[in-house]
Amino acid sequence: MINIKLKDGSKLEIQEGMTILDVAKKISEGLARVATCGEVNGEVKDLRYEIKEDCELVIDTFDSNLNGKKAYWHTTSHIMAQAVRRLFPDAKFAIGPSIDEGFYYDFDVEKPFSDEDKAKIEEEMKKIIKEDLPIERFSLSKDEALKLMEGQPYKQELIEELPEGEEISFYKQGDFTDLCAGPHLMSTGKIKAIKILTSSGAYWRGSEKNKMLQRIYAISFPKASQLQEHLDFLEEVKQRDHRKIGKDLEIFMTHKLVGSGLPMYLPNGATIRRILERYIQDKEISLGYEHVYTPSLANVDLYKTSGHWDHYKEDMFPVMKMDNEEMVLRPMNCPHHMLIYKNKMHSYRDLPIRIGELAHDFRYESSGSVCGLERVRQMCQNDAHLFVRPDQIKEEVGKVLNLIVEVYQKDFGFPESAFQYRLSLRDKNNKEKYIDNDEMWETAESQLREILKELNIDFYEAEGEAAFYGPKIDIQIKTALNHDVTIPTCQLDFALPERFELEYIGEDGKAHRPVVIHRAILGSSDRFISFLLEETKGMLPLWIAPVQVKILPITDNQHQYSYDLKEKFVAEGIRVEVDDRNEKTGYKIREAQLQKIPYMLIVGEKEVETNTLSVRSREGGDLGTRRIDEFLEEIKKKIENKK
RNA sequence: GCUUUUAUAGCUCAGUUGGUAGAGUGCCACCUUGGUAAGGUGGAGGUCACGGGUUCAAUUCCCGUUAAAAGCCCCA
Repeated sequence: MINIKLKDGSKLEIQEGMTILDVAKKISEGLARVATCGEVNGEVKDLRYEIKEDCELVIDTFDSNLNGKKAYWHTTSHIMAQAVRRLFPDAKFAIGPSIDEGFYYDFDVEKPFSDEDKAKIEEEMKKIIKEDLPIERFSLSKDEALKLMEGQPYKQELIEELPEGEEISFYKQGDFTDLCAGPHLMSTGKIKAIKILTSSGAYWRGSEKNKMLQRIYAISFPKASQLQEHLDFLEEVKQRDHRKIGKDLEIFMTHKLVGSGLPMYLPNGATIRRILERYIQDKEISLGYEHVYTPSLANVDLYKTSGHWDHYKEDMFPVMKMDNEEMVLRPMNCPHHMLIYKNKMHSYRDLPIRIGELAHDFRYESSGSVCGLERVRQMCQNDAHLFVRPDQIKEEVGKVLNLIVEVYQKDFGFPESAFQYRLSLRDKNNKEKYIDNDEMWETAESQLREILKELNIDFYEAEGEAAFYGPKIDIQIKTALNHDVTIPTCQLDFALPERFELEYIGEDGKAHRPVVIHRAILGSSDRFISFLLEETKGMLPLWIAPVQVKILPITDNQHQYSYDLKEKFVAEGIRVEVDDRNEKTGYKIREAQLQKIPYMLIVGEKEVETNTLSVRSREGGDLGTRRIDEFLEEIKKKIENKK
């Protein structure tokens, strides 16, 4: 049963079995306001859920803020805080919100939590659950609240920042009271299966200038089986980590002698990269792009001219001083492409001009954020700069978005759920991070928004995610490690054309300033491959698989037949290997299967006699006997169709 | 960069309360010539990441460096 007390004091009782959506329909006004305003400003005064053990926990059909999971996890976070209070009486409490999967709580304690500490906390939490303490809500004035939180500097800091005159809510369970906006369950006994997952340091209020607190991540469920399912899921996700797949399938390696964030592509990985890079360049050529090569090393003045130096020099590799020159490894390619544009005079008729390059860039990513192929210190960007007239912005951005859809959805067939479109805006409260030109920002941001809407693309907006020179449309994915990263991006830039004084001659015979669109479709080859590995779990699509076909002779009587076959396939451009080792067929199949090779061709006496093949696929097992030509045509067609 | 943790054979990992190490797998050889996910026997692989310190003695304890993992910060 769900109890909802409205501001006027009346109570609304909801029948068991109703979803939160039903509830929302019933009193949609009130609930909707709670969803956006929290409990204080909305009409709904106090929203608390009671979740029956056998009740469906997921109620995210309506709004994540009204999610039953969140109330459940948030309640568990208070239980964790209470357990920490009991075991570590000197601990100072920061915040303990629910997150997408579970919750965390930040504590200021003498020493980081050890594994034993965490086990003890978990035990204590179970005790608190058993005590089934009722959870009470009450409100105080600011002064009273500050007094109650005596000795809790973080809580007091939070209270100080609340608007004057507002009543401040607390939740109390037994001997523990916490500043909290709710909502919560009715009592601690409603929580069933709990698990502390990890702990680590986290800065107070997310700023490295502040003290580092100790954060404990945990999760809870109404049923032990749900907890087990979740733990199994986490384990499964680990198996999908591109670093593991990359090692297992011999795609890339790293070596400490080379350095952190500097992966080396093994032959399999190099094949994947070559195919991807040729693919995207061919695609670009068909769309009117022109490719260039520019150096990875440049005079530091180039970046002073572009403005990158002021904004990002800490993230660049340090300057190399030569006789009279100061050189840097480039962190991006925009300045080079600006100069290429400037190399000659352009007519308005020439635009758009699309300059592309598979370019190596170097960024001094902090050691803690380097990660496999996902975050590296040298990467290969699938970069391009489109020089357009202001009246061409919409069409060109539209074309870029269409290209993204064609690549990701049509050719690769990634599910739409794999990525999200993000309109990345500047942070209006932190303007010094961005080029100073309010009008430009307003125009550019609304133009991008319009294009997204016109193309009917679902997107969300994120302030503070823009580039310093302009807003972007980023395509965000969630990695196996739950990192939120950008792969394709499309950025509007009114600033660099100004900086480099780019011009074209308009119909009126006068000089005009073009607009630049920065875009990357694969993002970087490196990050794209990490995504591809995780998304496919290593089952690379046939057209990309480093080895597409493996021929497995049963005995050495079939070796010559196998070599002849190989030649035939190679002549057709198929990547093929013969496993002529002295091993049994089952063994060879197992190995090819673990390498996730799309097709295994088993050839024994029977096949040699009839001039055929016995085909096995990594997904479907034995596909039966085929004629050679027939099979060749079949896979050639599949490669052509991609996906 | 910060907090914590970790580093033993090509890979996955045991182990040593301080006396220089082991399994599985892979690799090599031999036997086995086999039909859709692991045939048998034997062998070769390790200054226990690197540099210091403590100690009669360090792979083990301490400090530092490098690299990796989780989270935080950052991400043009």
